[in-house]
Amino acid sequence: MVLYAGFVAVKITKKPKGSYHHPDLEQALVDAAIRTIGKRSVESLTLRDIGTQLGVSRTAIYRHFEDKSALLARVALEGFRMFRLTLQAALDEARERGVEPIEEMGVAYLGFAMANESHYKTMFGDVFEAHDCYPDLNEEGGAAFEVLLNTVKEEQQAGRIAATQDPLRLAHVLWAAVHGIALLGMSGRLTGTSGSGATLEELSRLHSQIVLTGLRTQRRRRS
Amino acid sequence: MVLYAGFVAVKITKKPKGSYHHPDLEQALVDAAIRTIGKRSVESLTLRDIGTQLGVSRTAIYRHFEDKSALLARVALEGFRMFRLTLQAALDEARERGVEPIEEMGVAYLGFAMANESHYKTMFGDVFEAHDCYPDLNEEGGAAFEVLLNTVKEEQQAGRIAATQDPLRLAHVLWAAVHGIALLGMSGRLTGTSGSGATLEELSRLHSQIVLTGLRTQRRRRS
DNA sequence: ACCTGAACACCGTTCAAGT
DNA sequence: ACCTGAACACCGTTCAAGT
Repeated sequence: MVLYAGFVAVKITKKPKGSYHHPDLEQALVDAAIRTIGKRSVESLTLRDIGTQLGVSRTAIYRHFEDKSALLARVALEGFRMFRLTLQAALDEARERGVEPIEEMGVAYLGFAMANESHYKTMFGDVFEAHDCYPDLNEEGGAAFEVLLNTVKEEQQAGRIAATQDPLRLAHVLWAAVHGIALLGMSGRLTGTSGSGATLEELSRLHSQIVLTGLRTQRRRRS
Repeated sequence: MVLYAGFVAVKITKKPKGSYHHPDLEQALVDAAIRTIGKRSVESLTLRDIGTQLGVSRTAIYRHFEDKSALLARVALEGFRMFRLTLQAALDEARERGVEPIEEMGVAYLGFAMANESHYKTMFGDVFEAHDCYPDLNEEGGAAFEVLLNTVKEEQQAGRIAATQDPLRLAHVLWAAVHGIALLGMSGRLTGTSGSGATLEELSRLHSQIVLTGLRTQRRRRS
């Protein structure tokens, strides 16, 4: 609805919004930020740089975003959207091929993180921690997480893993493990000279298999 | 040896090194940095600030450290040293009390991380990723990790967990999981409104128990 | 409405100059 | 030897002024 109202507003305006340099400067700013973050890092991204990249003043951004944090929040938002689609695709394919969905989602998670290192760090960085006022960002992040959470619940209901554990806690723990592998992997602490020779994907599969084995063992433990 | 030579040099100097404002400005700079990081964050730490904190010019630091990164590397180094002692103490106590050492080390790991959030982030931040030229930092980090690695090996040799797995891979996976819980926990993604009601310590214990159960199940799996 | 250029208050770092 | 103060090249952000 908001989108439609915006479209009407553009239609009745003589000149399309932002057409002076770009048909949609707002999106161009986000794309340029993502591109720059991908090439370098979040820290090295400057508003001046993306301004000149787009042939625009370095203060033009403030017409579309409140400040730099707001732009980075949008970058993170688009990251979480791609992230959710990636996880969903991995889940669908695992279901189709009849392989372990949780293990495959872990591998897909890791693949996304390693293919978009800086973008991933932006998504999980301290961008929105300072201001906790990006509700749509939390929503998109939650939507991505729910793909995993729902899968855990489905596996429990199908009896393939123990239903004695709280699915939310289980999903949190699985998430944390692959998140940790991704971040330690990015810093080179799991591979190279100090490594075991295993790739990050192999480590992720190893972890999934150990955990799933543990969950299939019905032995009850002290809470 | 280097330390002793430094002491001799001080002794034969009429005026102790750096005594103009501080008996040991170098250590005072590190302490002030750690204190400031603890109160605020790594990003908000400025050389000007710690300079004025110590009643010293903002360029005085360059007499003791090559640049800001070198100071942060020292901060991280001291963090890893404390970290190793914390893990070792947890291990010793677990051995003494006869409880699960890997689970207790995970809890101790998490306790250190959450009690020193910013310092922990400095240790695992991008400080030394840019310059890979802090060999002593990697050494201290490796020493802390080895406490965990050795414990995994000991548990395998004692037959309490499956010896079929590479201990290094196992230790990496255990490390990654608790690292992930710590970082996601710091960003509030595992607790609060979106949380399960479990504390981070409970999540860590849950993970350890699932993994250890999986490792005690001797079933062989495809590599 | 949208964008600009100058200005402001920061930052890390360098360097000639002091004691 | 150790420290300082001015200067340099950055940065995000503000704001009066342009079209």
